[in-house]
Amino acid sequence: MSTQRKPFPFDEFEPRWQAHWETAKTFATPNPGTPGFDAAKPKYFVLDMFPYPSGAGLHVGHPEGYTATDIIARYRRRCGCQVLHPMGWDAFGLPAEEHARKTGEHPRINTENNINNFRRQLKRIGFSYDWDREVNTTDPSYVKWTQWIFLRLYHSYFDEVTGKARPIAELEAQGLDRDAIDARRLAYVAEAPVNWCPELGTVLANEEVEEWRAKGNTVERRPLKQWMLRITAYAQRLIDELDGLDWPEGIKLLQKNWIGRSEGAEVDFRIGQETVTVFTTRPDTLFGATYMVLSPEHPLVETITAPEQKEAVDRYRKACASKSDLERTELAKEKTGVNTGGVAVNPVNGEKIPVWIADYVLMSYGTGAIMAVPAHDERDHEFAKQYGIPILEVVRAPIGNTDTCFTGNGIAINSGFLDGLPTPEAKAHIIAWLEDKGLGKKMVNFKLRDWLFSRQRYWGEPFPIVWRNGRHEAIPESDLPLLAPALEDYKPSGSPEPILSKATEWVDCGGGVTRETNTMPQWAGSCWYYLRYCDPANADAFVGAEAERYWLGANGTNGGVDLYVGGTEHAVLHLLYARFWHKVLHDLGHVSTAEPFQKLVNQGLILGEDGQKMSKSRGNVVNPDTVVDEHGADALRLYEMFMGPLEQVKPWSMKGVEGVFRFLARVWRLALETDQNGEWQLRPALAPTGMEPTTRRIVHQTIKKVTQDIDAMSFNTAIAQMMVCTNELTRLEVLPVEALGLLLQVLNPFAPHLTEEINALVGPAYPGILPAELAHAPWPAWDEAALVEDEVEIVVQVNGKLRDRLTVARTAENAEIESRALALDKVREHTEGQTIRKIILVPGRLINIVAN
RNA sequence: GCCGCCAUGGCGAAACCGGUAGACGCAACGGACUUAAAAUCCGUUUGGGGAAACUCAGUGUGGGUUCGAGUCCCACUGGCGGCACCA
Repeated sequence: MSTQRKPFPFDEFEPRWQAHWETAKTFATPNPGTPGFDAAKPKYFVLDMFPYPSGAGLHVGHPEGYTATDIIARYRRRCGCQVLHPMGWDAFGLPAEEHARKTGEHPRINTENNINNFRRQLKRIGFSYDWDREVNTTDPSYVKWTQWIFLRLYHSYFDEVTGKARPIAELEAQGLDRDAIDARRLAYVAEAPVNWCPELGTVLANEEVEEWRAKGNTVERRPLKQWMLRITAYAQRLIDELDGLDWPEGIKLLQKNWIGRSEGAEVDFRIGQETVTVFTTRPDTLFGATYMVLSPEHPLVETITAPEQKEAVDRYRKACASKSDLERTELAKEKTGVNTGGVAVNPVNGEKIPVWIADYVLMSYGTGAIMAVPAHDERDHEFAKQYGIPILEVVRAPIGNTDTCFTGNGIAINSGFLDGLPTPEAKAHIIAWLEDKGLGKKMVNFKLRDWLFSRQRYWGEPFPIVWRNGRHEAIPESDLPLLAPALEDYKPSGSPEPILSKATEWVDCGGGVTRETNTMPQWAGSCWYYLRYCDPANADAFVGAEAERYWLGANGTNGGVDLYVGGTEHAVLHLLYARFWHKVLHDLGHVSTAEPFQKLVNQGLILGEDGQKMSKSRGNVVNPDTVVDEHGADALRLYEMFMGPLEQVKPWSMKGVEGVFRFLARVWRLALETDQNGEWQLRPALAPTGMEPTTRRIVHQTIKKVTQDIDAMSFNTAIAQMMVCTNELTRLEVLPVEALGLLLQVLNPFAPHLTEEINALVGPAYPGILPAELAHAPWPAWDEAALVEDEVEIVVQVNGKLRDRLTVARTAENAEIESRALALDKVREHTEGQTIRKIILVPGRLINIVAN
């Protein structure tokens, strides 16, 4: 016997309903061609970003998005949709490997423990996932298809003419040699300066560097042979094909900025016998180029350097090479560089200009060389002032400009045949001129770099690749999945050499053939998991064609997942990578649409009670288990949604949980009360009678508001309306079972356990009124006629200020309202001695009398 | 520095397409029930003035459009997020 009686016995009925849903397979979703599938029903695929199962378990931030999608899933099912609502595990990753390294235990063991804990926690919250479709990126049957997709990339190239991926076999048929083919694969090997992190014993992708550096690790540049994915080939499509997607504009913009398209021209400069090509977005300023800068790594630096400058140049290049990226940017407060002594000829006017090297020019962007126009580029301006290089103005700024270095659009001056042209025309004109003379051409560049795809870790997918005579080749698909062998220990080797190279027997395939020892990054598994959910047990394909077409096919939209909910932290990388893979698979005919996610919604971060970001070190992490223990799963779900708009950042409040918990208790007490013995009994106030018009109105208003708010994902206001409705019903002396039933029906997606329990308790006592089980009950429709009120309150304003109110019949004529308003004491008072100029009447809302 | 988002009571927040600012919840205060407390129920709660009816002010700041602005426009300020020598 508990010391304090619970306001309602959630601890008893919540696990019972969860067990029922599991054994009855209430939320299992049939695929086309399997029993129970109904081709007549529309489909709805609602997806959560699957979690990395960390050792810490869930925190209350996880169930925010999950609750939102669960409400949608339960609602859509009841609206007659076939709903795909799955969950799985992004289970490769560093923490499990760190654990393995400390304990010597295979990372799979720790990973599985963590998954079991996550699954237990999620099931306690009553999410309606189809657990038969659970996927795990570390499962051999999943790894198999991740590797299979990698091989599709490996065996493909990007055809510039059609803008699509095509099989490598086509190049072979054209008679291209091996080197030419390898140079075009979507998955290729490159010697690249990589971000080597000694503490982790791995190389990081550019975009991961900051995260790990922030955690106190060091990152240095080292040249290494790496697998790369040619995502840059898709840069334009990754921008263009955002267009039809129902994503937040901010996220689209983030992606576009990340891809960083810029239009300009390439221009050839002669330096002695050599030609150096530069990229510029301002070819119209070509006459203002007073020097040229090459990146220190530029291959022509050696050739063009004058003998007397050689020593200084070499010293500078060496200094740059030893600097990390961080140093190069952080120490960039002051620009540095060295004159090579080389002289370039400006193709437009034959002027001789000095050639410098400076580390503010990056080898990895454009051509690694620029023409410097110090009058109209802030970086060049700063550099020129530093080294006393002439600054020549070639664009006249509009009147009123105060910038010392004007970078906007203006009128060309000091520019020969361009003089007098506005910037856009000058650009077009000079490009045409350059193209005509064969000295340059129009050019588009992207900031996006190819994706560094290999890691030197153990706990990731091994590449399905072997090396023979210094060349890579794919292993047969029949050998997939290729799994890493268990190791004696999981400590990194301390060199960029991958950990898997310690598995000498596994690496050696005999006959001089060795295995690739790099593994894939964690992104690999998360790039396609939404596809696997459609057909998780398929042993013959990563997804069956029919299942893919049904769940992801286009029907009036771009197709793909109907609703994808997750955090903004994945706004760029995960979403960009997944889109890239999806497009490749689409080009090759393996999926039916070009885009994977039709609608995207970002949930806002949940902060700790102190308004700070939740973290172990701050000690402000809230575990959903605690909330479920004390207030139940329904209260947790409801609070997650009641806090505020889904997209918004908002702090947790245990008091707030108590508030919604009290609301749920009120709903419970609509139907039940305790008798002398403290047992729950049906309330005598319940009656199988019809609803009075006022009751009917509030109930139908609630159905309407909740329905529309779920569609708009405005869950907080839906809950507020249900609270209003509950407060109204509480006041009734006789509570019609029908009214209670309708409230339970709309509350059901939010609080599924409580509503099912009350429904099951009340239903049998009043046969024929309530549905047998809410999960299977059709979503109720509201009766618009029940909403109309006979009388409406009209606000009366004088000169826009509220002066009085007027209750009029809904059908009242405008003239009648006007005369009644003008007759009001308050109105007379405020219009006394004035002339009425105008009367504005908004039907059913207000009347504004303008007088002076 | 550039780009994006946000700003409403003591707190989380509502407010359709420009039309009663503050719904709903938290906290606080008052009352009922109780020996008492908890729980529950009822009520008050933007600020100033007033005994009250009422009245003035009020959605980060300053301007504008409009009969009417939290909402639209311009210029600021503050906070959050992203990018950061990308030529």
